[in-house]
Amino acid sequence: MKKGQVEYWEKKTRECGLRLTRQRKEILQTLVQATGPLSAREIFLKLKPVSESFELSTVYRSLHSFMERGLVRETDLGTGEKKYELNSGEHGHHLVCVGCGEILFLGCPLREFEREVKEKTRYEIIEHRLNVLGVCPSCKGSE
Amino acid sequence: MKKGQVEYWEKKTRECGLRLTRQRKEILQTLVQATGPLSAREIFLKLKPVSESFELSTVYRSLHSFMERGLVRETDLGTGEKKYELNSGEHGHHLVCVGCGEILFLGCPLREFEREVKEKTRYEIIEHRLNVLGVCPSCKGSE
DNA sequence: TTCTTCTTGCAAATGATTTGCATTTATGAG
DNA sequence: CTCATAAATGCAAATCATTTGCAAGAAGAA
Repeated sequence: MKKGQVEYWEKKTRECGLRLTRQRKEILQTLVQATGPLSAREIFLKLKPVSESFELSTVYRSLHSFMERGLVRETDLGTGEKKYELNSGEHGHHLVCVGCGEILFLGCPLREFEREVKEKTRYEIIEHRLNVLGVCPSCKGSE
Repeated sequence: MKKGQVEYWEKKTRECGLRLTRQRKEILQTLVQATGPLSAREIFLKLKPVSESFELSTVYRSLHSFMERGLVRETDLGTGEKKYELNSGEHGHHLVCVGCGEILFLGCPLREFEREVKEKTRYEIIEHRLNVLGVCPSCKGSE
């Protein structure tokens, strides 16, 4: 079973000791289909039409449960809302178009830098957060 | 006149066409003395005792005016509140201790990376934001 | 000093996220 | 399969950072 399939994440959810509710299935489905990180509200808006009484707070709560277990990652791209994505395990960063909001995944260029920082500052490095802002070719064209 | 002196920033403020009010003087003073970026609330709490009727909204408004003119920089260190610092002109990043909140200034290791990203994605790169989280030696000791 | 315009104080609004609580539901034991 | 029970949800209200409207106050040019 692969990471591109909902079943994979549903199984993970169970394995983590989380209950697999209808709402959580739909949230996972939405995240699997997404082409980039989504905000809680974005997920909510996709699911609201599906099931009448669907609450934004449920989305937040589910996402937090997922994050606690490491199934989901949160990133703050400075767009006002935090964004969430399935945790592929692959560490990397995001390139965000300030025009249309398109998000590309970037690798990480900071291994060596982290080592240097650790050495110089004597800090124990926990993590780093990097986002790059730019204008995508199509937004550049239509200015 | 140097960047470590309030007078430098007061002059800048006037040159930008901003009025130099008592409140703005005190905000600049606070930022000059600070050893790292401060949140609006932190600035407010330092100034409240000085002048009775001092408003948090004034701090926010002043900071935004300063930012528009490039005198102040905003960074989101993921601590819940945005942090503000005088814009020294020197580009770099922050290393934040998750224990005590100490903030160290780091240089920037991303010139080359930006060039690569630009080339690969054809995005016009506007800026990047990098924060590193860690535990400082003293917090490490007292765990 | 006077006038105009920018700023402030104050209060209320906003927007994202969180929380309390009663109700519902997933899941494991029997 | 049925039941008990802890976990999750719906709903409403609270919270927290930040923003805004508006009348009153103060900077700075003339």
